[in-house]
Amino acid sequence: MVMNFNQEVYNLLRLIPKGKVVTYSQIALCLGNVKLARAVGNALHNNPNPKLYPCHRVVNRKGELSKAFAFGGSGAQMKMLVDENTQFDRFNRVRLDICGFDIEKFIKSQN
DNA sequence: GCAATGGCCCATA
DNA sequence: CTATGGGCCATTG
Repeated sequence: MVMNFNQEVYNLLRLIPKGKVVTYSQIALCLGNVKLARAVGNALHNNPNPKLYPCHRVVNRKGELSKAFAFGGSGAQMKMLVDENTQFDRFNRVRLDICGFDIEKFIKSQN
């Protein structure tokens, strides 16, 4: 069965450990190149199952949360991350140096 | 097939 | 720091 792009994105989301986050560009790189970042955002927008796929663990390259988080407003994403002990800096940006998950490296180590 | 959409990224000013 | 313009890509209507 050939998986479409969105499904590839969702599969990657399940690899992100609780308390960690990845960026759109990281996912994009895993699927080909950084230019896919926008398509990744679109995939998350169409996330059919937020319970199974932790779309809240995806932030932009600066660690900022999405403005129009689709499920419960922007506050919801922040709450979920806080509940997972995700670390933030004083500007409400995720501490990528602490909570960033090198998913590309992880995948390689799994091979 | 075309046009619009999007939770992006990058360089530049 | 903000603002803008350009680019790229998959999905959707």
